Amino acid sequence: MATDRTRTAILNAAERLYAERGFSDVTLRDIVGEAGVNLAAVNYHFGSKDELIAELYVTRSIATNRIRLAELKAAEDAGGGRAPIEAVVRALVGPTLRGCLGPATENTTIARFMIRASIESVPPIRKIRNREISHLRRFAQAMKRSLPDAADVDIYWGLHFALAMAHQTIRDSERLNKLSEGACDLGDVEGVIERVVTAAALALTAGSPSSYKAPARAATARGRPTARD
Amino acid sequence: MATDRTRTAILNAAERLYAERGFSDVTLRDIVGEAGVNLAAVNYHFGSKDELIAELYVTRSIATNRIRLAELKAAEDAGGGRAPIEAVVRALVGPTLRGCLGPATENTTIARFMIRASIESVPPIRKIRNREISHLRRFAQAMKRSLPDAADVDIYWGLHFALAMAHQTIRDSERLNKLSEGACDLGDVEGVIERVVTAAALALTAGSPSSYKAPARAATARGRPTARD
DNA sequence: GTCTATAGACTGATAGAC
DNA sequence: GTCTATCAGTCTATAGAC
Repeated sequence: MATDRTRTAILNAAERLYAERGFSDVTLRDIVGEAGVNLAAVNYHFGSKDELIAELYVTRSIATNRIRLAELKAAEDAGGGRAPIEAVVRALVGPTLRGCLGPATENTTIARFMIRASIESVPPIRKIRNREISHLRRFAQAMKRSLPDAADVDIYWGLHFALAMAHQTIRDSERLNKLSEGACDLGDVEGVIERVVTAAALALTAGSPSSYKAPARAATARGRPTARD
Repeated sequence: MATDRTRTAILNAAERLYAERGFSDVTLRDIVGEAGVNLAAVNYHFGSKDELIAELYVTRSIATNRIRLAELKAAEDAGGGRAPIEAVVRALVGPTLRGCLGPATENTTIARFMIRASIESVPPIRKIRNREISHLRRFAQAMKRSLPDAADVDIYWGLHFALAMAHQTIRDSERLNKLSEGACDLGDVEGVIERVVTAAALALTAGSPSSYKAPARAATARGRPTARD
């Protein structure tokens, strides 16, 4: 239908521009200019700029989470309900990294938009983002199944660090590229994923300061970080 | 002087508001309202909004880098020109984390502003940020001295991951807190620093791509074959 | 140096013809 | 559903009185 064509044209243009330049720097006029539709069409179809952003975020968030959980389930089923920690981390960061660092398909736009959304706290997204917590909690539980002896707090920190490395790699790939003068190959997506997975898995298995000998010359005393459960 | 009081009042108010809400969401009217000065004073003292941001960024950037390099030098001097990798990472991420996660002094504002600046690419900061590369390169070189056998590419990735974990911890401490239901104590600044340092040091020493195809488990080998490939 | 007042340009949103 | 035209509000920046 012609009605849907305008709607999806707006969504596509908005997602691409938002991914590139951020929410506050992209006006509705930029979007309708890119989509080749009329300015009033945005408010007719979505009501407001914020509702347009929210619709984009919800759609993409659900899709990404579905892929993550499918990968997680496949890994756990293959291991009889208990996947290697590397596989759990891979299911968490793989879909996002794969979407963002790959060839410039539409996928790169999607993941970049999601990163942008996680940074710029637009009101409509703030509310939705709380739902993301329960999604991440499922990965925390899977990690606990993978590492039954790990303390909860170490699991949470490991999950946090895994996402941190993945997101920063997407967000600031340019700096890494300049710093390494091209030595860090960001085009090798699977290689990047394995680097993040390896680093996060190391942090999860051996990275708790409680199970790590304190640095010889630690100037400040650490508090006791681990309270089992 | 009265002339300096207006100027610094603007700088303080601007830094605090920018740190809290980002550049594009804070107007000059917000700033002068907070500072208790007149709107025209901003343009009189700084010329434009962008130049105000740039002045803030340059000042804080220089100060942070100075602290980082002082810590690095102290660590390398103590080790005869070669510091443990943990000390190098600690000099890199410690000052920023310490400034951001500590008690709500003026320091938290400073570091939060810098994180904000590294995210939102305002034109004046984009140019200055390239200078940051050469600063980071000094840390890459120090890491190479600490780990002479490591490949350059692994050094760059490790440095990148260290900054990623530190920045994300500052930026998204709220999510980590909610996810862990308060188990992850972000008030224990030195504890957080050690977690980041430990995880980054592990990635730097054991996270090389040699473990890409055949993941070499660290001390905590759990005799479980990888379910992947 | 500090103020008032305002210019000039943009924004998101809407009313009403078709 | 799509368009034109326009509103009311916001912004940065500046001119000119004091």
